[in-house]
Parts: sequence; structure tokens; C-alpha cells
Amino acid sequence: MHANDSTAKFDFVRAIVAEDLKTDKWGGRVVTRFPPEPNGYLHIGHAKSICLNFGIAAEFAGICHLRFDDTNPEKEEQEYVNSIIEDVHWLGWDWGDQTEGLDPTEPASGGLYYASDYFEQMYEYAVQLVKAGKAYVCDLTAEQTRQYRGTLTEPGEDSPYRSRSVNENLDLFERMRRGEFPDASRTLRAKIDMTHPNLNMRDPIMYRILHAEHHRTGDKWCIYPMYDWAHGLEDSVEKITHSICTLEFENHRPLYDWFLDELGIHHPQQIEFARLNLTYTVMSKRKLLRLVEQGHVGGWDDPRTPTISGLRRRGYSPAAIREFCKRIGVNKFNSTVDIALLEHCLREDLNKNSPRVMAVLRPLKVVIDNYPEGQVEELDAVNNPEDPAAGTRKVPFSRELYIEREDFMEEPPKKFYRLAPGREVRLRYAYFVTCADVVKDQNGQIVELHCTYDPATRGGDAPDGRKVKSTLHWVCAEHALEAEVRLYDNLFTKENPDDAPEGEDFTANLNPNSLEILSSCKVEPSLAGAEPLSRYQFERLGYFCVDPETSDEKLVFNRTVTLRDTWARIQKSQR
RNA sequence: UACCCGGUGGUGUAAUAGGUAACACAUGGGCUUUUGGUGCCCAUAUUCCAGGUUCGAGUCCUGGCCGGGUAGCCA
Repeated sequence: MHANDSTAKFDFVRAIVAEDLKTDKWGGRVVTRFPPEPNGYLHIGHAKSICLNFGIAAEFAGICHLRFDDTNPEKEEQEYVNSIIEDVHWLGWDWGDQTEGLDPTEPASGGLYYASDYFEQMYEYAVQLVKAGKAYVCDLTAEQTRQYRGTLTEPGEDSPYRSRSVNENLDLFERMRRGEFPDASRTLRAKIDMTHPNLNMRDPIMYRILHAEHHRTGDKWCIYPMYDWAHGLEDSVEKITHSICTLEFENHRPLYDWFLDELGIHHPQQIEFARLNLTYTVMSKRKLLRLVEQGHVGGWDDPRTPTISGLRRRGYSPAAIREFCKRIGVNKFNSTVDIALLEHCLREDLNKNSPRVMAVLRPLKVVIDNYPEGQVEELDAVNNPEDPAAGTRKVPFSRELYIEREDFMEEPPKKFYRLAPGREVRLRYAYFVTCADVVKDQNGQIVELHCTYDPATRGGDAPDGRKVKSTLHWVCAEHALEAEVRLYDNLFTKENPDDAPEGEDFTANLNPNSLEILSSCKVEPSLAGAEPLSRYQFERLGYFCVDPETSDEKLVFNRTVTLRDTWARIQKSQR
């Protein structure tokens, strides 16, 4: 396999698309779709599907529709529609005129679609099946329907209403639509085979009666189509070529095919792939909803959750998420991706693109004894060593500074390179300083350090060529801005949160230390007025993002991810 | 115990007519460094099992084992 071979490295879905293009199966068209149900917020697992569908469309000169699969009014809300539109767009994908669909009373146009726009068409298709003797109105209760369906190992039995005449079915179905019957009293079912080994084929329900207000169609309908009936029609109406979904719909494919074949309409190919699992987190809507509702996290956009809005607030970039989705690939078997890969993609992007600033999380006061009192210097600092075009900025320096508490040790162990009594280190972009004295309070707590500086090392280079083992970040005391910094760790303590003791569930593995709030951090003055969601690297510490709760009175940062930390690893192995 | 799908280093993937099992992450080590960051180099480790076909099998065949999905008027 050669790197310049343009046909190389297709995943199995792309291989199918490429083959279809080659054989001209769809007249050269590639039309995919991302069809979320607006009943929750999107998460990183959805991002995999979004990147797959929109990515394939982009790579093969096709188009991808954003379509809301809004066929269950009881669970769906406009709030979710809005958040999904925002998230897909934030991830960097476009579907044409995305503003058109924002008004729930207007039909969608451009590449934004709603299943609810097809309700009338779906109804007509259903009538067509009834007329063909392929669907019937059934009066069985939910409980009876289940009993008649049989089990995994036993065949089902025909419903007593299965042999109703076409005319009776037509009449009943129309009256269902008109609202003459109470909820759940009747259903429209496809007439297939109650003994079929695939349970989905045992006369599946196409419509249920539900007198519920729909977020877009209001009270126009009191019958709503089931997924299996609706989804293929949505795909067909939109002339989708490749209908890509997750593995649990594999068993539904025969039914997807059956409906479209019986109707004789455009018939896309359904292709199933494995959904994403990530270590140390949960991905199902149900579990995320529980975390939110039971207050284990602050909301759908809590920076600890794997929702797109949470990742955004945490400081993830769309590019990092897209790169991650590219690297994990696509397959047909369940797997769990190491969260370290996501963080790797994150650091890779942030390293290239984040401006550097200095911030001290746990401040320790340092006084430079031989530095003139009242003097302030403006020193040059590089904004991004990975990007010369980012330029430089000035940072103030004077007699009193803050350094990181953990950058000083009174009795340094082996391999600790940082400041210690009598030891010389470099203050980044400033001077070499040597620790002369340690001031403690009555409890023996270190409250202040006294140092001397070497004026000849201004900017951080020694003219005599002498070396120091480490470089510390610092913030000038007089000019420092106060900030709150929120440190995050994995939400769960176990790789697989579901691995819980008998009788307990994933919430038993919640990490009690997933959030630590530091309220008296010091950051350099250039951060004044930093915009919400803007990203920075705090030198030597990690990547941080301005939280939307930030204000003129209080700067608030979220730690996106730490830098790779060799020292932390050494410490860990020494214990 | 019915039907469907699937098993490649620790993890995620590649090997596209049967032809040297490769890449990334992680882990360990080294070099460079005004971030213990970045970058660069090296190392560890892989085809579920058993037969068969073949000069040659991750790939094809048979049998087994293991994992996942499915009994909503959810999607």
C-alpha cells in the first residue's frame, strides 16, 4: 500500500460508497443524513456519526442532510432541536441554509429536514399498504400485542384482527387519524409473518394513537408513525443513497427493506456501524439524563460530561473532535476507545493553536530582595512558540511575584529540578533567581520566599553561559488579575463505569474529585477581558478555556486538559 | 436456549484479487529544549481455538469457543 495511493484506506462504509460510485448504482449521487431525535443533547458518540455522514458527503462530492427524527412528541422538544443545530454547526458542518428550520412553524428548506414534515405523505403511503392488503388495524391492547408476538424462541400468533377487510381497515385507519379513538386503543400494523424468526417482522406496528402536542405540528395529528415505518420513508423521500445507522438497527434492516420494497419507492441502502464507547465516561442518553437530573453534574453542558456542549465549555476545539473521529475509524464490532486518544488529539490541536500565557494556580509569594522597590519592567514573552506569526506580548515584572507552590521544595528529592533553598532557576522570559530565604508562619507553613536575581540574565539568558535546571512560570504580584480556575478529572473512577458492585449501578463509580475549584489564582494582566470560550495554554500547566460564567468582576477558567507531565509521572513512580 | 452480527498488540484501527502482520494511542528509555510542553529516535507487544485447502492463510472452507444485538404502542 502506497501513501500516494488515493484509493487507499477506506473504512467499510466508505468502501461501499466508493464501490457504488464506481458501478454508478445511484447515478453518481451520494446523499447521507444525520437523523437525531430531538430528545436530548448531542454527545461525542453522535460526533462520530456526524463526522461519518457529513465527512462522506464532503469526500465524495455528495450532500448530507440534517434531519430531525421527530416522530415521538412525548419526548421531543424545541430546546433540543436548537442545541443540536448549534452543536452540528459548531463541529464545523454545513447543510445549506440552516436558519430556515429554526422557526418551528415553518417547513424546513435547504439541508435541514424534519420527519414531521412528511406525516401526510407517510399517511398516504400507509393507506397504500392497507389497500394492498399489507397492513391492518389491530385492536389488541399493548399487553395482548406482546403476548401474541411470541418470544425470542417461540413463534407468535396471528392477531384476531389480522383478517379484517381492506374497506374496514381503511375506515378504521381514517377514524384513527380523525381522533375517534382513545390513546393506545388501536394500532396500524404491517401484515408480514407472526412466525418470523426476526421479531421485527412479526406484524410490526406502524402507527399508534397518541393525543399529544407535537413541538412542530401541534395538535394536527393524533396518530404518530413508529421508527421502523417512518425512517425508511424519510430516507426515501429525501432520496438518501446511504442510510448509515448504528448496530442495534441491524435486526431492523429486513423491515426497512420490506416497507420500501412493498411501496416500490426509492430504496436507500442501510449500513450499520458500531457506536462509540469511551473509557471513564458514559455515553447513553439515558445515563447522561440521569447525571443531569440527579444533579451529579451541573447540567447538559457541564465540562465533565461527554456532550458536545460540555466539551465545548471544557475547551475542546471542533478540529480536535473531528480529528479524533477520523482516527477511531469505523467498524462493525463494539469497542471502547481510550480517552487518552481523545486527549491526545486535543493537545495536538491546542498546542498548535493556543496562545501561551502565565498563570499561577496555587500562589506562593516571592520577594526579589535586590530588585529596586517600585521598579516595573515590561518583558517580552512569546505568544506561541509553535506559531511565530502569533508574535510577542509584554508582561510586567517587579519586586514581588507569585510562583506555583509546587515549584518550590524546602527539601527537594532527587530529580526535583525546581526551586529550593540556595538553588538558581529561571523565571520565564525574566531573570535567573536564587532562593535565599524561606519565611514560615507559626504552623510551619511556607508563606513567602526571598530570592536574589542576576540583572545580567534579563530575558532569561546568562551571558556567561551558565545553565539552570528549570524554568518557572510566574505572575507579577502588583499586576496580577484574580481568577477562579476549575480543575476537572474523569467523571468516573473506573474505565468502565458500569462495572459496579452487586445491586449498584454506574453512579457508584462517580469520581468524588472530578471537580476542584481554585478561587484565588493569579493570572497575567493580558487576560483582562478575555472572551468566553477563548482558549489559552497556561505555561507548564495545561490548556484552559474561559468559562461563560466569567464576568468583569471575576475571571473564570476551566482546565481543558493538562500538559503531558513527566514530573507527575516520576512522582507517581517514586511513591 | 431462536435469529442476526462480530472476534488482529494493553487500546483503536490497517493489511482492498491468498504473498514480509503495519500505523496511531498508551507504556518504558534516550536526544533536544527559556514550558519536566513541543519535536526527534529507540524499545516492548498482535491475527480466539482446532482441523482443512494451498508452495503460501489475518484473509478461503468446516467445526468449536467467546462477545454484542433483538421479545416498546421508544428511537
